[in-house]
Amino acid sequence: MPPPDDLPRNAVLVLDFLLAHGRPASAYRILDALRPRGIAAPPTVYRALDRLLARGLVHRVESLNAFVACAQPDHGEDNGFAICGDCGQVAEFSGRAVHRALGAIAAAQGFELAHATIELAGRCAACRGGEACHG
Amino acid sequence: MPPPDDLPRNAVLVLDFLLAHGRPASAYRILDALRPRGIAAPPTVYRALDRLLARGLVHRVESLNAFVACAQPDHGEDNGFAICGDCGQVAEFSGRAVHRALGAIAAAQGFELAHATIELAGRCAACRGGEACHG
DNA sequence: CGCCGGGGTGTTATACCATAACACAACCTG
DNA sequence: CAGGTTGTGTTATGGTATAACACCCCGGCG
Repeated sequence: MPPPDDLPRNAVLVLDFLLAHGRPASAYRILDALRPRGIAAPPTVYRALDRLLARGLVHRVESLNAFVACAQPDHGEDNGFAICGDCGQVAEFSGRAVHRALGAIAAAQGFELAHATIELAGRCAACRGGEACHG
Repeated sequence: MPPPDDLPRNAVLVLDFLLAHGRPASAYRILDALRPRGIAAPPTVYRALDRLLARGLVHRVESLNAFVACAQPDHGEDNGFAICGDCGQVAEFSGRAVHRALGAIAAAQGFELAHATIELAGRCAACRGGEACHG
C-alpha cells in the first residue's frame, strides 16, 4: 500500500503540479505556480515535498536542485535519472542491476550502502533527432 | 598531460586547501578558510573551482553541494563517491564498470550519455566499527 | 613610447535554494 | 473542557551561486 491517498491538501497540490509539469521543477518554481492556489511561502512547499519524498511519490534530482514526480511508484528506492541537457526532460529508470553492483563495490570497502544517487546527463533521443522536443 | 601546473594563484590556494582538508567542503567553507590568504568574495572561489573542475583536479559532490579534491587524477571522468553520513569522509572509486552498464541502459533508450553522477550515502567502515573516525 | 587586448582578479549586488522558529487552526480523544 | 497531534501560515535568516562591471598586469606591436 504505497500511496494511501491520505495526503494533505498541499501535498496534493504539489504532486498534481509536478505530474502535470512532467519534468523537474525547483521548489521556488513550484511555489510560483501554486501561489494562485493559496501557497505563499517556501516552507509550505518544502513540507509538502518532504511528505511526498517520504512516500516515494516524488524524487529529488540532486544535480538540478529540483524535484520530479515519480513516474512508476512501484520502482524501488534507488532509481536513476537520465536528464536531457537540451529539453530538461527526465527519464526515470530502475537501477536495480546497477544498484546491486554498487552495493558490491561499496561492501568491498566495508561501506554500508544506504542510498544511491544515480543521475545521467546527456541528450535524450528526441533532442538527438533534432526534434523541437517541446523544451 | 592533465595538470600542467600552470594554475593561477587562487586555484592553487583552493586546491591546496581541499587536499589538506581531505573531505568535501562547500564553496563558502573554502572562502572562510582562505580569507586570511586574501580571498574575500564568493566569485573568486567559484572561479578557482571552475578551473579545477575543468582540469578534473576537483569534483563536485552534488548531494552535498560541496567540492572535493580528486584523490587519483588518473581516474576517468565518471567516478563515484561513497559518502559517510557519520564522519563526512568521502571515498572516491572508479565507476568504470558501473559507468559502462549505465551507458548501455542509456543507449537502450536512445539517450546519449555525457556524464554520470554516482553518489552513495551510507556509513564507512571506520564508523561502522564504532570508531571515533576523527569526524 | 603609446596603444591595444586578453587573462586573471576584485567588488558589489543580486538571485536562487533551504530551513529555523514561532503562532494558529482543526481535529480527535478522554 | 484540557491536552495532544497534525497540518498550516508567517517571518526571518542562512547557505549556495552567479551577473555585471572595473581594474591590473603583462605581452605584442606600430
